[in-house]
Amino acid sequence: MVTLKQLAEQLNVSVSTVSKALNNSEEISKDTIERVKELAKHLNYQPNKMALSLKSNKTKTLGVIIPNILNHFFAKALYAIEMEASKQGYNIITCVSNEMLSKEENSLQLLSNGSVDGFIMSIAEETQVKNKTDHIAVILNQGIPMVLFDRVVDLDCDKVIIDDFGASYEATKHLLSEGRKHIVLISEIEELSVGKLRTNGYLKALEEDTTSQQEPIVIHVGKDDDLEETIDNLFISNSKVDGILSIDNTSGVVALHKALRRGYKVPENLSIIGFSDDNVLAYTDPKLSTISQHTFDIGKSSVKLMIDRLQKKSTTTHVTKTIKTNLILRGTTK
Amino acid sequence: MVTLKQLAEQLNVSVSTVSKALNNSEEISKDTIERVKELAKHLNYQPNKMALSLKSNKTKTLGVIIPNILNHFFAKALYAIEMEASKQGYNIITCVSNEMLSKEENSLQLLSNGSVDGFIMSIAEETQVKNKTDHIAVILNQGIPMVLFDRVVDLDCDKVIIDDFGASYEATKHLLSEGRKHIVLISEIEELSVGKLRTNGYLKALEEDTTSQQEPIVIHVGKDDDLEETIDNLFISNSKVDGILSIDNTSGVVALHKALRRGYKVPENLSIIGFSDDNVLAYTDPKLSTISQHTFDIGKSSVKLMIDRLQKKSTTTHVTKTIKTNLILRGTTK
DNA sequence: CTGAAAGCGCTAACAG
DNA sequence: CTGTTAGCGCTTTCAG
Repeated sequence: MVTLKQLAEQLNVSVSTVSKALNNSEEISKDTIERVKELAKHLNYQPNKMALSLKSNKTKTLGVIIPNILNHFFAKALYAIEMEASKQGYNIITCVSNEMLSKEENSLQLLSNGSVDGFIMSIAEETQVKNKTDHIAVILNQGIPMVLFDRVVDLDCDKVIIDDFGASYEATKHLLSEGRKHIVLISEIEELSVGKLRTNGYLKALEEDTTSQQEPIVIHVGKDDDLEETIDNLFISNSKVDGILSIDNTSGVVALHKALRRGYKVPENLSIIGFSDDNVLAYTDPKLSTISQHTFDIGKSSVKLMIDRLQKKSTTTHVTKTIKTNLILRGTTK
Repeated sequence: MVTLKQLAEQLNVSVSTVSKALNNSEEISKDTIERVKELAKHLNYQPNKMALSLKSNKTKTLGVIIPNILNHFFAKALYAIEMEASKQGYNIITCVSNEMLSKEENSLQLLSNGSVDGFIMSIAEETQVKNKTDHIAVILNQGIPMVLFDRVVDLDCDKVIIDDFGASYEATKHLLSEGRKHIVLISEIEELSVGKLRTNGYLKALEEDTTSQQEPIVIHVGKDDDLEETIDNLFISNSKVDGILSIDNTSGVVALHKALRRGYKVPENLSIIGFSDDNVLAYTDPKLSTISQHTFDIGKSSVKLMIDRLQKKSTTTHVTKTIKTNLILRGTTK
């Protein structure tokens, strides 16, 4: 890398003159500015990032910590974050916690050494199950800003979430409006706060439904359970099921396949609604109806919140932004 | 952040003593080392990353540039890269080129200011179509190491690839061994070097097959084409098709759905082989047979190659590592 | 055993 | 208008 010093030597001026010239300082003569810039361009000079960061105490870099990059939701959120950050002149350092508290703690710890200006994070399942927040509080106490998205924690910081309760409440209402009498909820994420909220939305909708008077049926698929087997068992033990609300990313697809294989007519005799953004799930036939989370907006908003915070545009009080969801009716609902 | 200076002041010793103590220098007395370390731990001292980088001219950070993070292959590769890098004490800065040359140039340019020690990259489609390599050559000329994976370019640097030709050659051979007489190749990636190689493997296998004497049928799905429509048309215009080799990530799934919908018996009357790692495609029924790329190994090897290079373990000559592929027969082949 | 000083590349008072 | 100096946080000679 070519440095200011090298430019200065070649031009027979001082380093500070070169620096000022490149920054269009009023103090420097037009002529000198010209000469300096020309040589800088010619030698492809670029200010050393580390030196700038050390001096300014700003890295223009955000730390992003996500639980699982193979989950399409997080991949898309990461995509949105990268896009918006780069648009605003920020880089992102990505860490994957793999749903583990220890990795999350570690990443936070390692990046809080001046590597990043702030964190954008969605917390690991283990963290949520154990309800540990100390490692996050430590960061906050150091004055490093943090935006939590999707899976949040009860701490005072900026957050971006969706209305999980409302989303599945509405979806369940829709199934009820189709006249479904045996609506089952399938969840692989009952351990997560978002999972509980979504389940509650379903329960509430059924509870409020005075006409069908159906009992809620919640199928909770644990880490060690086989998803396909569990769903098969559902159809066996509960053949009258005529509505399925899947509140995670993937179980809706599996339920659809299993139902079709068992001869259910979808959506004539059975409606299925999945939860997630669309892409991956677009490859079913018929196309899965879903609750869209607008993942792209979630990521984008997280970055905006962070950068506002960094630029002190927003003042002291922390914000929780709720992104609207959408019930998208495609082929698996009437 | 707490600094060496602060520790030094509190302990009434010099900054250099503190620095040496923390680095277990022989020069410092056991006693002092003890005291220093204790306070350091107590105040949660962490060496400032930027200062270290500036001093050492090493960032312990890798720049990763991928074309599209929503493509499962790249998501998984990124996952593997992050995992291996973090294991080796490196962070990664991720940039998404979105298949655009300009974004790729930009990311390379921006990160080559001392932000990263090296690049791991898979080149954008546009870059490959236009066959532009100048921006990459510039980086290489600056002495910044680069590992290209999957989609590579004809430049002298380390590379990690798979045997694309061989993989689809073998897959086609398998279809032939099943006695398939009308094997079609579907490709969404004919613009890419890997796509061409895979197509050639298919062509070669058919050419060598003296018994069935079939004409190759290559369905090239372009950016503006509708995948589902194209596949539907295939079945209409070519109802005798009894074997499909999909050489991209997704078209195999769509082909399977469309075929089932049209009443083909899979795999009795029609075999389908997809290309990619498994995860996403596991959610079909029957399960799609695929050529597994061992994406995880690709990512991991890329990082290893990079770090070897950075640590000068490997000497001057550049390496091309080829990761083995695997034909995984599941439900869509006999 | 400890400290002073220099320097990584840069910016910004302050002097001239 | 240009240069000198100091300092961001750290490591590393070199003196003491």
